[in-house]
Amino acid sequence: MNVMNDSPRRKELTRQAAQLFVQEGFDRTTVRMLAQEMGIKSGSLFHHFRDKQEILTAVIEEGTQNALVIAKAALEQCDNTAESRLQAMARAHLETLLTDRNAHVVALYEWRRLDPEARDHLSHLRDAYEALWEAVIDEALGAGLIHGDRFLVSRFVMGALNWTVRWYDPAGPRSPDDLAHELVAMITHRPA
Amino acid sequence: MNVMNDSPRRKELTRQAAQLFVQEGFDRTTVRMLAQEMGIKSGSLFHHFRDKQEILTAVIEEGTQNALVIAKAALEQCDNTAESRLQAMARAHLETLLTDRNAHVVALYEWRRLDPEARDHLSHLRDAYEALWEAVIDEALGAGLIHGDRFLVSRFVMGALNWTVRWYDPAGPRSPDDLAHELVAMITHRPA
DNA sequence: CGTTTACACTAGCGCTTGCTTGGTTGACCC
DNA sequence: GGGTCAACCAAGCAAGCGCTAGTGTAAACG
Repeated sequence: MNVMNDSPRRKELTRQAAQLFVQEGFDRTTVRMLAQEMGIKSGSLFHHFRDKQEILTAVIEEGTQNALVIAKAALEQCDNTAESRLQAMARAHLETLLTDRNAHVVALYEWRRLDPEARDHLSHLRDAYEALWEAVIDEALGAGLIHGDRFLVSRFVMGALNWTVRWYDPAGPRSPDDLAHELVAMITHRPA
Repeated sequence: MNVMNDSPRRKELTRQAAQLFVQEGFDRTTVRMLAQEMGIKSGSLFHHFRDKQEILTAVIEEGTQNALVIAKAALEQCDNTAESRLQAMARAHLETLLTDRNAHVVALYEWRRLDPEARDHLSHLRDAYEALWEAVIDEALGAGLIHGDRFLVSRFVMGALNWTVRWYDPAGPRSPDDLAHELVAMITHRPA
């Protein structure tokens, strides 16, 4: 009936779906709601996506891929010191949350709604992103910038950062750069 | 039709509901699934709870209230130094996650499914719990144990701790006490 | 020109959902 | 031993769900 390409039309529909998934949650978002948001009828939706699950997969894939690209770019541009790289990763993470918020909230909250195949496929992407973090944290440990268990420290840092979607207000006085500074200062124990 | 008491029967049913909510998510858990898990028929369920929403409220209320009690007890029992109190709170938080895991996972993941009235009621409970944390972090800041912005530090710490439900394996080699030590060491920059 | 392709539509099927209704059971009470 | 009451059940309703089938249409292609 349809194709699974990545046309610009499909990208736009995916973006709109992400918005609804954040507002309502995946399960409560009906195909009729999605269709209305997209300005088409519910039946037409299945020309672009095989089923509702595939929309969720598309949203999360898009968001994770962007995060990976942005993080890699940030690492390439920054100074080659452990502290700069740590800071660059933290800032990139927060900026991603700012510009691509919907997709990331969906990835965090609705991961469990993915069917096993999609989860398997996407977990490779996520692992690649987390591998970047672990490398940077390894450098920071090696440079004596931070101390402790490699596994635990990276989990704690990821937790602190991911939790920001719950409370961070982009319209507030704090910039992603501020937050990144403060976080790095906290774990390296140097003045912000 | 029924009452909204807190009978032991209702407590037990609430505990079983929490289990299912964790496995399937709130929206995907049907009243028929809940009833089967409880060993009754779906209609009988509405003798104990007004509607499905009220079950969710009961689960989250129970879990948050327990966390509050445990945290208060931990603070009363520990030494009166800033570091001990910080450690005690972290350990209490993780132990709660261990013993009462289901209810807390539900509180973290399904908070948005609450209707506005229930959310309003429960947010007071949660605020009371977070106030404990902020007080302890204030002490640590005052004692020079940690540095930085009061608001940001407490959010970062809460994030790191709450994120543990995603990866922490109670059957693994690390105890809640280990994790609490490691976290406090990370932010106070002292050897674990 | 006729054919194909992309995208949208209308209509509705088969099923599940949360919840209601009206009635039964058995333990306890004066 | 009649009355009370919490606890449960069988049956089913109205609404909503994901998804399909078949069709229309306008642009692109050979």
